Amino acid sequence: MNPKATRDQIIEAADHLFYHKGYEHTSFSELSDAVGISRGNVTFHFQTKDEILDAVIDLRLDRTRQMLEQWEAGGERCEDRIGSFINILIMNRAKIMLYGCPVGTLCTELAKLDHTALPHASKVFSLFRDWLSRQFSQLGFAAQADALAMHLLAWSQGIATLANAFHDERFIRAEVRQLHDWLQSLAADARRRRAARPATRSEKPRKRRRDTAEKTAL
Amino acid sequence: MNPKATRDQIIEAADHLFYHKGYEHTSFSELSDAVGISRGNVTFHFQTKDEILDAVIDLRLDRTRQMLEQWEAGGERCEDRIGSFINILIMNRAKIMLYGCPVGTLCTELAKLDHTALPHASKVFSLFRDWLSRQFSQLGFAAQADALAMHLLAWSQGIATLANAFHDERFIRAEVRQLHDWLQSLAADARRRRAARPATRSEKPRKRRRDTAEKTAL
DNA sequence: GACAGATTAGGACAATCGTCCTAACAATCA
DNA sequence: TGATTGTTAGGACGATTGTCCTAATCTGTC
Repeated sequence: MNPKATRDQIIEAADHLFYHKGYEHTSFSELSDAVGISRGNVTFHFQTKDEILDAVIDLRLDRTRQMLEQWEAGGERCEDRIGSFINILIMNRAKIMLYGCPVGTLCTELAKLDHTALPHASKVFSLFRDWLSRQFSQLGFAAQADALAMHLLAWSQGIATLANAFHDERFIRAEVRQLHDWLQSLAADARRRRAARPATRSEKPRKRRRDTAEKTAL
Repeated sequence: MNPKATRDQIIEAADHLFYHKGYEHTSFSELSDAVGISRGNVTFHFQTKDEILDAVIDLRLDRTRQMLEQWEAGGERCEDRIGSFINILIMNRAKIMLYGCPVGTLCTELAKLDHTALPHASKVFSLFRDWLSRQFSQLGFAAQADALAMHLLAWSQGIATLANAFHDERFIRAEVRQLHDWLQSLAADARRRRAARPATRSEKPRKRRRDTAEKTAL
């Protein structure tokens, strides 16, 4: 068998198993069984379990980057691109109800294990965070872009956690509808702002007082 | 030693360890070490690990009920009572950053283990859900009370998950501020509604069109 | 004080864990 | 062909797991 293929198969199987059963609860035996190779073969490609974890996180980082690039290329308006992010809750709803969010649940587990790979795993969050932040910035909320990105991330995480605990699909759909409404009201506010004062960026903002757009945003 | 005391001490230690290290990653040895008794003594009080888990969940259910009763007695207005719920994010921020939310992380772990105790564990969520639902109902949002309760629960869960992944306290504070703002705007809307049409419950609602209060709410 | 039952300590148990080691196999190049 | 290197299989290992078992100790009652 192609050596590269074996290694990749191990990472692929680990990605699945870590998501479905958790990192610690996944053993070398299960891993080798899933791929259909011997236990010793796994330890040939990866000396320790931590190395597998690192490889899985790298795989997820790559795939996330690719997905974000596709969204970047696909959506015309940035509210549509943000909408793509929201829609993964619908697309992955079946798995979310069974296993939660792959990113969030892994970080949660690693935090409890006091594992050194937690910063590595949370980089997947950071990818979404930075990407979303850029979208909100382009939408016209540069000052609060990061806060909005984190807010949207947190909201999604909460939906995943509760949907997982209650196995409730209707809840996902209801919350996603709210997410889209929230996003649309943000976009509408941005348009209103652009129409009201076109290209006057040197204008001094009112001191310590939020304008309507910011109030809607946060 | 008082037998009841020993049993309670085990449950107490398990409550701590399950929260800090996770259910599966906590062993009988750690448990007995934490209490200062022998391993055999633990298995005398609890034959299996699952029994300890059940006892811990029951403890948490009891404590949650007590806390909710206190909030019920303490807060005059229902927006203040809901505010008490929001404030636990601030009060427990240090532990949340280290270990996440005790309820959410346990449910997440049990879901991955495909453990039969998941419904039992998610009852803690249900306690908050029903209690919050009642508060929102009293506030004047009877029709959307459960959705609002779930929304607030999810929001809090998301905050806990991200705060845990990033170890970010400023994020918690920022989101809690938004939560309070959201709650206050809800309460203000409720007051406005009450003032606008006092005691006209027989009035037909407009068909398929949300009024301002509902729009703010969801 | 003797007895009974509850409680405790600590070892035995098989199973499983992550990791290591060695021998067999496959592929490549001299 | 022979040698070398990379790959695979499978057992050995010490440690740890949850659970079980037994003997000692404590506590309260007659």
